[in-house]
Amino acid sequence: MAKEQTTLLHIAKALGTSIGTVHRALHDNPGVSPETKARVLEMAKNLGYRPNLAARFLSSKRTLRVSINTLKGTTSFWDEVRAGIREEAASHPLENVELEFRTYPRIGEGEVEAFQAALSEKVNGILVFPSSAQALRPWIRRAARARIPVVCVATDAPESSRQGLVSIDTLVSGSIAADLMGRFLLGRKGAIAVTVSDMAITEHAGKYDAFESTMRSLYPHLRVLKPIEDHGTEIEAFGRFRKLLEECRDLVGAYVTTEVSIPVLQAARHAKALAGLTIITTDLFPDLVPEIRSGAVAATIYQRPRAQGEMAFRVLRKFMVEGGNTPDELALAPHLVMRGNLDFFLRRQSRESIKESSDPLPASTEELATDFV
Amino acid sequence: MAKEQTTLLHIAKALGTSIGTVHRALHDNPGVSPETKARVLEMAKNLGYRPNLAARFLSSKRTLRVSINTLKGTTSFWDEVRAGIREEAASHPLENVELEFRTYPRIGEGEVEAFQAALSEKVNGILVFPSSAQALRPWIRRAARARIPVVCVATDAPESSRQGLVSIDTLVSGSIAADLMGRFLLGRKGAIAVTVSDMAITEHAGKYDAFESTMRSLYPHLRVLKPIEDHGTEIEAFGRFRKLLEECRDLVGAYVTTEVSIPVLQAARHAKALAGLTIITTDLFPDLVPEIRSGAVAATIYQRPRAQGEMAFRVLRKFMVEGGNTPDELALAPHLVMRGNLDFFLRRQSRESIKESSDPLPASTEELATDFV
DNA sequence: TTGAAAGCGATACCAG
DNA sequence: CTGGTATCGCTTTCAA
Repeated sequence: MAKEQTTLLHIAKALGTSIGTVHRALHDNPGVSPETKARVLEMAKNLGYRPNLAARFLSSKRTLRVSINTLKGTTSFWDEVRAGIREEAASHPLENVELEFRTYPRIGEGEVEAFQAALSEKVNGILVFPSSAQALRPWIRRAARARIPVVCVATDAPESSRQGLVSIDTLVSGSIAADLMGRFLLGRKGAIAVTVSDMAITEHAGKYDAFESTMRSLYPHLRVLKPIEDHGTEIEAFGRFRKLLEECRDLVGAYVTTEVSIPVLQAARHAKALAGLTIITTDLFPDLVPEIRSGAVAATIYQRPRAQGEMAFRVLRKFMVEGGNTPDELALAPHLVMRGNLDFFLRRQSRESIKESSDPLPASTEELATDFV
Repeated sequence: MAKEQTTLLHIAKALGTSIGTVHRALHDNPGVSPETKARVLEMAKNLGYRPNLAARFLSSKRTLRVSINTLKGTTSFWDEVRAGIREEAASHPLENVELEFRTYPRIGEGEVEAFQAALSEKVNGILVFPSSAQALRPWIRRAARARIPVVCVATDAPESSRQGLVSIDTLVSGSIAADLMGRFLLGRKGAIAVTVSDMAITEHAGKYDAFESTMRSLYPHLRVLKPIEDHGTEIEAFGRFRKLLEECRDLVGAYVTTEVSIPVLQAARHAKALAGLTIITTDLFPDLVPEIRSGAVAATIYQRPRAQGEMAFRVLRKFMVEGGNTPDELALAPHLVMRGNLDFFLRRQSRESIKESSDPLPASTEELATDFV
């Protein structure tokens, strides 16, 4: 019943060689003739060899070092992501994991340096928020060549040969925002504004497209305006939205796809247009809480940073431990936060930060933090 | 830097005894004098002994047998839960896990027998949907006395000394339903119906209360009617809702807290009242899909059966592997499914069932299935 | 380039 | 009741 596990010894005996050779062959360590190596690999496949991880961890002195390259947490988003990573890393008491946090202050600033640093430190894996995928691409490729798995969090780095991606499904975000907007505005006509950071960013373009197309097919009496690009700055967000409010007299709603929603609210308030607007935002941070509670923001799409961190580390661990080379992409569904369930999410966030501070790190998890720029 | 792990040998040497004795003492196996046992436990605590799980799994022949006692999957809900359990069980390639599925056809029918069977088979852990907690309580207590961890899924068994609980936060479900309902019905007045299975079930009462109180505080112009109890039968659901439609002329919405939503829709359709109603349902199953797509159902609250299964197994594993005795309760946030994001969830469900069927079970996971009644 | 052997830390079985 | 020891499958080092 219980299928016998194939071990190194089995392979060795079947081949009339030694367990040491088999081991070297399977790990393409130096010192194996190409032919024996081929024979070993062949036989291993035939016998369906699966390494016994318990034995591996037990005998191996090796510790897995992973670099976590993210934005410095101005908002709580990246703090939550990192918390999720820590938690997941600590949850497997088996392997020795060493976490190295490298942060950069702004989009496109210092991230290449941080990535280079991780590479030159020869870490075993990298979790990265590729804020400007373009610049990072050659370096991710280099990591791939060095067989260092790279997993992107929150945003993809397309065509970069990164091994994994964990993000919120942009299609879902955009579509649910549209469907909610349509329902909330039942019976009304008018224009809807959408703000993004930059349409060059895949995620934002994806959300806009999903929003626009869902709106068009389900609620054709509402028209979606061209996207407002704020390039991640509050000034631009404020200015452009204010201008829009002046120009467009029949604006009835706004969907903010990024976390830069406060300036939009301010502009609307300033123009005394807030009451007539249905606003759907993204993410959840302290300044947004009173806006949700007061009803100024009808709903916010919570991108579950903690879950993203957890899943990203899981995916990376799989690559580091089991090897494998087929890329793994994971799209999470966002949560919807409204007045009704706001407290649940706030409670959860605070509970988890309490847990974290009172829980000493397990002995096997070492940490290191570096800021870039 | 790297803290030296304390091993059995350390403890043994410090006490001038042998590793065998230490081992027996720590596992309160027979054959240790009370005093040496006390000394060992003391020393283990002082040295901060943490068992090395890799070594344990490697040397131990033991396989963890867990019984999964759930409703037979008439709907897809329990199939998804079981799939999540399987997946999570297989994801740790380290330990040998044996899954025993015991199912019962209806609420309160055969579940005690199934639980007894699990107990008499001396499984190492039990995952259970306590459909009638009352009847199960003494048996769960008995399991606790035998040190067999029991984790409840989807519904709690209060006061039963169960070790863990994984469920959807009922407060969130009820509140978000209320907030959505209020927004969807913006500006309208009238009555809202809520159907539950039975107010004696904690979960359902919780959802009703959360719905009612959120509605009262945020949208006081809408009045929530007394709950309709369908006792899980379609006939009752249909009959009672139909009656309500006749009696209550200003009904504008309905919130179905259980998966028995189709009869409600039928009744409304039959009375030609569907168009005037905003309906929010629970769960996601094939018959509901066209209703969501057509807009008859404005939104459904998806209780993430797969995630519940995964988390439940995780919690149970923790108890089985690490011991521990402080109960662990986990409340998940539900997902909101509307026309806009429906396809995402359907795709995900089907993708996962495909993955499952094409992926042969790993050698270490044996299965067994028994129906009760 | 290969073989042999010493651990890793716990479990499980001996013999005393 | 207690001490000793073979064993699990792999990594790693040392000899050949």
